[in-house]
Amino acid sequence: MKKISGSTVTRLSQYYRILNDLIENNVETVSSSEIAQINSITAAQVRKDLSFFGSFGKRGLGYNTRELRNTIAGILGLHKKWNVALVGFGNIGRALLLYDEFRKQGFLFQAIFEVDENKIGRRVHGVDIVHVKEAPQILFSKEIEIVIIAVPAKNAQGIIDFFVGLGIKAFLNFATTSIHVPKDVIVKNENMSIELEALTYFLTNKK
Amino acid sequence: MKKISGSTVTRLSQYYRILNDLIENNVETVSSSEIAQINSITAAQVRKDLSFFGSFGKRGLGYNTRELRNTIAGILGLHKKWNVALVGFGNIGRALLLYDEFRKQGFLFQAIFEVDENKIGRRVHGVDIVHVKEAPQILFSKEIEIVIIAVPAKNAQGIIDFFVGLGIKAFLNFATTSIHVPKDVIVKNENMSIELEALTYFLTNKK
DNA sequence: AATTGTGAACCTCTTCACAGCT
DNA sequence: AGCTGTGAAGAGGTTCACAATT
Repeated sequence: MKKISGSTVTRLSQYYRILNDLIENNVETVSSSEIAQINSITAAQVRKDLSFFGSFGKRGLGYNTRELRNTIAGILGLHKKWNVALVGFGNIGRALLLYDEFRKQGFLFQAIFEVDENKIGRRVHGVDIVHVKEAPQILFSKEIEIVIIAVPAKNAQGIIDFFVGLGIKAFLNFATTSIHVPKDVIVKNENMSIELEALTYFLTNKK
Repeated sequence: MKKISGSTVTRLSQYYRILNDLIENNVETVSSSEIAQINSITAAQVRKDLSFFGSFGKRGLGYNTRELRNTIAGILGLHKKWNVALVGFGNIGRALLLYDEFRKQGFLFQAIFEVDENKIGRRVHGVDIVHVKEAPQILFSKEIEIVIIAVPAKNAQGIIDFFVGLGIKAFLNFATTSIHVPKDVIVKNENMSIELEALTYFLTNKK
């Protein structure tokens, strides 16, 4: 398959959400320019993004919302449930566990890993908090493919190395630090203070 | 000033963190290639990013860590404290209030806005939860310039419109929905499920 | 000898514009 | 007539490569 840019993948997620909204409102057909307008991008961008994967529209008519939604779900891998583990049950970890959007999109928290003995053994929202050293067995038995990192920055690289060693290929990282992984592993950084700093840059330099 | 890309601003934030680490470890000088290596980018990228703002290095020697850190702080506007308001005190809002990184970078939560009468009137970590309708006075008296949106997706556009009407120009938005604002307003989206979907795309389509 | 700062080359992503379908 | 799908053009971002400087 041709190399698809990260921006295209991000936009597919956005189209997917827009299509879900339209379907909920019983809209059956949508044009690239309507999707574009909702997203504040160009219609050509929408069509180009979709064209990497096939031809899903009807000329003169547009796209069937339900068909296109299902097609995008297939591309993004959202037609199945994904088993996820959380590492670190602090402020951020707790919020992520309770975050509705994840559940709604079919992400299932199957384990919470910690090292704090005060937290280990508790069961929160149906998920057991266990020691990180149990990861080898649990990742396997629960078929976990995605690990969310919500530990202090100084521990993040070590934790990720450990899980890479156990065969995990995909991480969502909330620690604000540079992470190095092998080429076949993907880390998506969720970097909240860096985004805030983009705002302070804007406020400081505007006009 | 020449137009600076968002990626450059993001990288400046990363350089800023790296420089802080180096300073903490008493490193006094650093080269573009050392910064680059930590960041997994090229040395030319580091130099080009900095060159948009001036010449801060010494040929043959590199950059003085403390000077460069302070220069970048100035560019990003991190030489001052920023007053921030949080809208929505649910899971995500609570986690953000407690998030250490924000405090460390000089972001001060000055108000929490809610509409839930059960939450209004409480004081959490030194910050009062008040009704959104009090925003006009509080934004002014507390000199708030940045608003963090942690409300349900369906309310996000309305809330943002309200705060734009009150003169706020910068938002960090945790609601997963398309937001439209005037050209002189910036919204940074912190979109956690979209990042997770980039992982499922990767896992689904790799190899 | 080492490393910066930068024009030019290169590459990638976005937009244009229109032929081709429905 | 209307809208898609896409090659080509355009814009923007990254890397190269080397003169300039310490």
